[in-house]
This record gives sequence, C-alpha cells and structure tokens, in this order.
Amino acid sequence: MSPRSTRWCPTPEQLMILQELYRRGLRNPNASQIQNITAHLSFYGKIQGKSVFYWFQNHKARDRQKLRKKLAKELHQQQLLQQHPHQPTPSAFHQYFNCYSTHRFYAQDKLDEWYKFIQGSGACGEALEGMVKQIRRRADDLPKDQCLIRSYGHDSMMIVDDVGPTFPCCRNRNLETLELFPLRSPTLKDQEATAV
Amino acid sequence: MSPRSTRWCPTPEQLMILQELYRRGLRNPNASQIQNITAHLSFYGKIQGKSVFYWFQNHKARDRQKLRKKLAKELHQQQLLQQHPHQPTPSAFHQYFNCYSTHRFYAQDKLDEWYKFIQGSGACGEALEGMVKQIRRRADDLPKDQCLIRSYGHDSMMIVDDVGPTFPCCRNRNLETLELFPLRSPTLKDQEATAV
DNA sequence: GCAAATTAATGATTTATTCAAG
DNA sequence: CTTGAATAAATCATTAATTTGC
Repeated sequence: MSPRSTRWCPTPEQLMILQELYRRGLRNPNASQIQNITAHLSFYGKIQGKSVFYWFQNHKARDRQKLRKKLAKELHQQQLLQQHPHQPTPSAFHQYFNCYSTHRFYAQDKLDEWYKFIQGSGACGEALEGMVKQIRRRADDLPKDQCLIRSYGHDSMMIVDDVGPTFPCCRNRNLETLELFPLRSPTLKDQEATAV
Repeated sequence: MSPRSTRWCPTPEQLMILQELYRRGLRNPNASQIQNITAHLSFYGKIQGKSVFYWFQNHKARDRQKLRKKLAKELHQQQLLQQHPHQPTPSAFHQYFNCYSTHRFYAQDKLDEWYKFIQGSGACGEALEGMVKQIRRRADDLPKDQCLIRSYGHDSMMIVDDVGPTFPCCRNRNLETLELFPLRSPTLKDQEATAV
C-alpha cells in the first residue's frame, strides 16, 4: 500500500457540483471551463484540473455504456418474447435473479424455486450456467434448515425467519454472551468514511 | 392484504443490544453474525435476520449523514462568516423557509424569490441543495403559466399542485428561467449555460 | 383533553457507486 | 475493460410523536 494516495477523492460537494453540471448538459468542458470549475471545486478540497477532465470523460462514457446496455437488453427481451412467447427466457431469469446486487436473505424453498425456474427456462447459456453454479456453491455450505445466501433481483422474497426455534441453545443465554460476538474493529475505510 | 403490521418494531431491549454492538464498532455484520444476533434478540421479541441487517445499514448510514450535515454546516457557517459577513446565513434561510407546522401556498414569484434568496445566501449545504433539487424537480412538470407550491415543515419538502386560475400573478411567468439560475456562483452558471 | 392533521423517525427496498479479481 | 461482490446512497412506506383546533 502506498502511504499516500495520489488519487483524487471527490468530496460530496465537489461531486454534487459536477453531477449538476453534467445533468444540465455539460459534457466536454474546454480548457478555460475546466480551469474555472477546478477553481470552484478547490474551494471544497484539493483538486487538479485533470481530475475534472477525467471525471467528465469517465462519467460520459459510463453513462453511454449504461444506456447501451439498457437498450440492448430491452431489445433482446422483445425478441425473445416474440420467439418464445410463453417460455421463461434467459433474460427473464436474468431480470429475476441478477439485475443488481443486494444482500438478501433467502430460505431454502426460494432456492428450489430458482432451480425450477432455471430448468423451466430451458436455457443454458453461459450466464445461466454460472448462476446455477453460484447457487449450488452457496447452498452447499449452508445449514440445512435455514440458509443465508446472496441473491439478486427485483422479486419479493422469502426471508429466513423465526430463528428462535433453531437455536434453542440461545434461549437460556443472557446478554453476557454478547461478549462473544466478534466485533470487528473499524477498518480504515470506515474511519475515513466517518471522518468525512 | 394483511391488516396487521408487517414491519418490525424493536423492543427497548433489542434496541439497546443493537446500539451497544454498534457502539463497540460493529458495522457490517456478516451472515453468521447476523444469525447469532438475531437468535439473541429473538429472546426479547419476534425478529428476523433481515431486520438486523437493515438496522445496521440504516443506522450506519444515518449516523454518517448526521455527522456530514453537522460538519458541513459548521464549515459553511465559518466560510460564510469569513467571506460574506453580512449575508443571509443558512439558518436565516431555514427560519425563513421552514417554519414549523405550517403549510403555505406560494406562487411563481415566490419561487423566484426563494431562488434569489438561496443564491444570495451563497450557501451550498446539503439542505439547500436538496431544496433546490426539489424545487427544480417539481417545477419541471408544472404547467407553464401557474403553479402552487406547498411547503411542509422542517424537511423543506415542497409539493406542487395545479389549482386552476387562482393566481393571476403567475399567469405569464414561465418556469424555464428557473433552470438558468446559477448553481453556485455566477461564473459557474455562465459556463454551463453556454455549454448546454 | 381529545381527535384529526401533520411532522419526524425509522424500517424496508431499490438504485448507484466503489472496489478488486480475472 | 468487464464483471461480480460489497457497500453506500436514495427512496419508499409505515409507525411514533407532535401539534392544532375544537
């Protein structure tokens, strides 16, 4: 690890300003514009002109990329619908399972549901294979009666509940056992974050 | 439709335990930690793992948010005192705009007034930024010739309604000009305005 | 005092960003 | 550069708390 980061770390204010400028349509600031913006932003924290330049480059690129992906996906969805109007499609599965990531808690029966869904989809692209593998991997090292897995997607979900009965041992414990919880000491990242 | 509550309502004991864990530095409990905590907490009342997960997410986020706001306010206050010793401060604006427990109806010219005030305050705290965002968002889908803005309490939320020809003063005004108000300072505004 | 109206707080969800591995 | 995993931010929704008008 390098002792000092050489990389620009935008403050919330700086980010807000940049985003606002972008939102209003600024895409390719010229030299003097960059200078001006940099001057303003430096009020909120150390910053160089190149950072402003890079920020707009990156932001624009990623914006476009996102848009392209979205359109491609929609198009693909439509095509699939036309071809196999009543079968679960890979992209449907993708939407269902893999849109974006969040920590969620799912019970075993939800897992089974997913397997069925994958099977029913009749699809076996690489993406689905990977997903199946992931599910299996996760499921394998989970307890039988309740599981905690990482999952994705929009759908409403089954949550592991009633942990009580499954842990009779805890019933008689008192608060002292809390001492046993492995308390993570704040990481550097956390400290930075709270120090902002 | 379930008539009963679906949302976890922490008991005082549960809350105390969670807060204590947080105080000791626990921020992102992993799966097994969550399971453990849930088991313990279920001794004091019904609770699901996801609630523990969410609690830490929310608590951490709101903790940071509070801290950020405080720091930003202090910093901003200082800056204002140094730069514009006799200009309206954020708290003055807050008083002006955010009187408790009133809802008032404002016409377009009032909106303009607010923009000017915000502008004049030279302020750029989160609260003001949020307000500008709100105003803009609402204003965007308003009819061109009339508007009605309703403001609620501390949180500076504004809701815009269409109320028919009640405010003749607004009839000929046009919201587009709102977009042109400078975000932070005249120079910035000029830049992006030309860039659009 | 009380009940309706309204605000504030916070649980729950979704979306965006960061970060690192391949 | 792409992708998956982790986290943070933004937002939605419900409940608790507060205020207000009678």
